[in-house]
Amino acid sequence: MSGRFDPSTADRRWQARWEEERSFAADSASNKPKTYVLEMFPYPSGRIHMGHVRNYTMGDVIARYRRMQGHEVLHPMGWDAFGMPAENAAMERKVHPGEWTRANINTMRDQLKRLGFALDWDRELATCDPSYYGHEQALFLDLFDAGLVYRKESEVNWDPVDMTVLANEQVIDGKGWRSGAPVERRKLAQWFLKITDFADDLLEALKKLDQWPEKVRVMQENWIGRSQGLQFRFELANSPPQIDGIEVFTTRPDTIFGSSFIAVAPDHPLALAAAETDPKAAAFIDECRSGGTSAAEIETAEKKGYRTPVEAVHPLDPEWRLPVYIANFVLMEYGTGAIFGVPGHDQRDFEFARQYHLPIKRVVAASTEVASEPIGDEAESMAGVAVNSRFLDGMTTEQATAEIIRRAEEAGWGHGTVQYRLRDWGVSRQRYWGTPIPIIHCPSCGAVPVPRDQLPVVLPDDIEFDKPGNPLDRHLTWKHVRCPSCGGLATRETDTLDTFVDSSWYFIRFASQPADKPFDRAEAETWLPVAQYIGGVEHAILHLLYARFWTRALQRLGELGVAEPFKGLFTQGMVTHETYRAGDGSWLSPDEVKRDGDDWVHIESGHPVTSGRVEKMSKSKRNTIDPEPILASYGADAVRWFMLSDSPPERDLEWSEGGIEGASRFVQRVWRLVNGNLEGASEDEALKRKLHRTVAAVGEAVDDLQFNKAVAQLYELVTAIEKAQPSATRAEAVRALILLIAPMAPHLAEESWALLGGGGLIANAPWPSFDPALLLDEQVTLAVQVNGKLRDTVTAPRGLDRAAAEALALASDKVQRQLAGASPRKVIVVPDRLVNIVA
RNA sequence: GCGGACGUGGCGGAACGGUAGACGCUGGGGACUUAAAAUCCUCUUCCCGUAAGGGAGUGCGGGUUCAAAUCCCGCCGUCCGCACCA
Repeated sequence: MSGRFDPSTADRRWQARWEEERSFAADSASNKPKTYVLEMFPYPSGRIHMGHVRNYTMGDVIARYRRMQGHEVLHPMGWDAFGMPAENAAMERKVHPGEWTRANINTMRDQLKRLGFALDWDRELATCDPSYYGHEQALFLDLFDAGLVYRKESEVNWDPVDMTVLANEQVIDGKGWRSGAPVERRKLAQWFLKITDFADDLLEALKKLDQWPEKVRVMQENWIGRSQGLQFRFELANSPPQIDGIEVFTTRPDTIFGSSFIAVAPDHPLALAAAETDPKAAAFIDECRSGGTSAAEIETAEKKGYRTPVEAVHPLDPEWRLPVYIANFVLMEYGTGAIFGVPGHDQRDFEFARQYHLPIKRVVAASTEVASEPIGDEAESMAGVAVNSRFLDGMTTEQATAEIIRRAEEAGWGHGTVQYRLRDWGVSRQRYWGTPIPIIHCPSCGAVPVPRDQLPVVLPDDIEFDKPGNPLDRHLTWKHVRCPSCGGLATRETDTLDTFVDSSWYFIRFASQPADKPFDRAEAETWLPVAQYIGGVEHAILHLLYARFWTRALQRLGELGVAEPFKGLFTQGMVTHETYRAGDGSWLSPDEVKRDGDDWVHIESGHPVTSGRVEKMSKSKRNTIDPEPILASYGADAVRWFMLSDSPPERDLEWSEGGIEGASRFVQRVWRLVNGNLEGASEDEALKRKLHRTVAAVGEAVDDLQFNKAVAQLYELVTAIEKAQPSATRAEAVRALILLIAPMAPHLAEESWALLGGGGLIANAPWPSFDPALLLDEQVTLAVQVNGKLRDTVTAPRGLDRAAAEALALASDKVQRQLAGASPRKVIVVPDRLVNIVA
């Protein structure tokens, strides 16, 4: 066999072989060290895109590399198959969401197989399958029984276009994350999961996730948003009868004597009570609610308040009365929905106090000497020592904080506490295409769990999408059932679970999938935690936090002995492409334009085209490249190689024609080596060292997920082999090269391996080893510097002593010219590296 | 506003405090060919110089060091996340 490597036949041939031999089926009972490599499973939107290709190629390299290192590797794939696009398709094209989804899965599975990923297809799962979501319902009921699920009438974010409730996380700038429509507030009874029960655990454990990107840890930390402080109570004077006090939370109890007003949120019970008798208060509250919540609006929004007739009594001085305002900048959702204002030391309070001419008092200073210094143009929020604060004077911020909390607890008007930004997770969705919540509502028994032997609660297939809203709500025979508890007439919960629930445990089901329960604990624990999880940074908060919560909840229930699901996390960069616009501003796709010198023109019309910035591939900007035709013309290995080349994996990768061409060229170069002269009995010492260095470097790079560096190393090795004369070493180097590229370009590697008579599949071959003694050359190049500037390089035997190195350096003509007869004042020798002569 | 990441040739990017620009892409020159494709060789940070050689250079300004892209201080800029969180 010779000529060009032909991926169009080779790819399929090896893919069929792997499938036949079930090469990548993971054996849970294996004695080998176990490694679980997982990429975030895709939503079956229709076709694979370049982002998937990059993501799954990285995971595949790790999976294949670990296999070659003798690990039993679990590398599964499945489908995050519930969600709104399926319903949208159902409405637009009159197909059943399930039918649409399954067709997409078939297409995408086929595409993934053609990329040659080493996946265990035996464990494939789709979350829309009752054999998956039925177990999810069982787990939901486990959480329910453990008191981690509750139902609450609550104000929700209602998306008027998608006709569904959104989690806070799904509201971006006051708009629905998917529809982009402005979100409305509605009151609905919703199911919640008690993620806040785990807030501290989730926060604390972040510190130990040392194989996670710092960025993601910080994002989760901020999302959980832990604040420690004092919650305390103001008694009121002149208050509405139904309100008998205001609870406030502060992280700065030490500033309690700097307080000059109290402010409550427009939704606060006191504000609502005031509005009942005071039309002006009611009008003010309405005005606050109409205000936008976009970033720009918040930034420019003035601090506004409405002064109620109510007065608050300072807890440390019964004579001291503070005015009570309703204020637009106080949030009902955080803390107690009320604050005490300390204008001197909080910027928002400062702005508010200026607006309404309230006292701005200094109660914290750098030292007691500057206690009378007035506050300038800005609040001073930093710590210092307490001043003008009676018994606190002279204490540090820390001491004063502790002292106030102590007094409050002693006197009973407050207590030290912790507040979180994190809210409980609302999981109810008014959607058809999701996991039915296994609850039956009975007028006499209330919310009753569906008995376990009646699971799964299967979605009915005969539904209609001709009206907006949830079809389950209109499906009478599905909805109306008997109460499992009393046998009376009852109705099913027609809400389905947030799809983030589906993805909160799929990695456990991958590890173990018995038919009669969600997972087998012992089997799951042989694989978990996931050694390396790879996906987009867009899931840094929601998915990863929910999955962490779910795992911890199962641990608390005693169902799984794993606290953290993902030991290593890697967030890969996006695949980007230049954008193109026609004269009328419309976006053009890359295959509608061509280069004309330095400019771009529209192929069809010849009109000039402006090329815009390089951006994430997206349908709206039309700058996508479909992997399929690329795969057809270049083969899987070239595509995979390109995905790993050039850009560091955490950064964006710009798609380029040149890049894929280069990758394809590399595949052919390797093929030519394999088909070239591999005769020879002699040894090639230099090539041997190069080979061992490369084996070491590639392994190290892959261990660190620095695929671009591994690729560069392999290019160097290929060049070195090409230039070497035929020898036994050269033949050995070609054989090792094939092993080294096997995780990245597996089809080429198998084809080459077979040609070289490697025996068996290269997928099962051991990773090459290296001799550490061969990593260093006998001869080294010493840099010779004069005053830190490079002037010459000299070749020297490795391990040359200082005196000899110095002598060698000083013998250099160039050095002598620089010294111009002067004698060096000092000579620095770094063995085997450099000599620096200080003149 | 808070937090994070980053800033190196025409481009993507390499570089335990120790030869800046590995490797790839692009471009120039050449070989092979009737020709092209493919392939191979060679050059490609900038400036001066035919060359030998010299000078400058990792966003900007300082500092530490024999030696700084790398460490420290102060700026500037870009990207990302969160955001009236008490």
